[in-house]
Amino acid sequence: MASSEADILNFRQRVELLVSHIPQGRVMTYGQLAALCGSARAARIVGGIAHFGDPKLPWHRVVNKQGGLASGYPGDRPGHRAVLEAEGYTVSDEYRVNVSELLWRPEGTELTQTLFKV
DNA sequence: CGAGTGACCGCAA
DNA sequence: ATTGCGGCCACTC
Repeated sequence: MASSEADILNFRQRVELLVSHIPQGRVMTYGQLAALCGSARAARIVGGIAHFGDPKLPWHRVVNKQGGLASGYPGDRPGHRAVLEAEGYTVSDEYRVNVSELLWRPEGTELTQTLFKV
């Protein structure tokens, strides 16, 4: 089988896969997700997928590199912050979380194997 | 099939 | 330190 498109997971599939595997208490940045999905500059795409992706996925655990919450989250940032606090996240008054502390890196996990398995 | 858009990121004054 | 702009690539209509 040549490198068929069916063999590789779509960008959206990878993003949703990673997001669905983000452990509680951790967060990931759009840029990192994009980079892990093959396009480091497709951070915006991740946001677009988040809007049209599966609402059951923990998109609230996905924040921008500033650690700030998304601006178009359903229910506005207050609702987003409430969800994060409900899971034990420390959200600043500026609606920002300590990315350096909570940033989750799938490196060394089976999940990365799946992404590279193609 | 084509064009527009965006839950972003990085860089330049 | 802040502000503004462009770029970039996948998704939707």
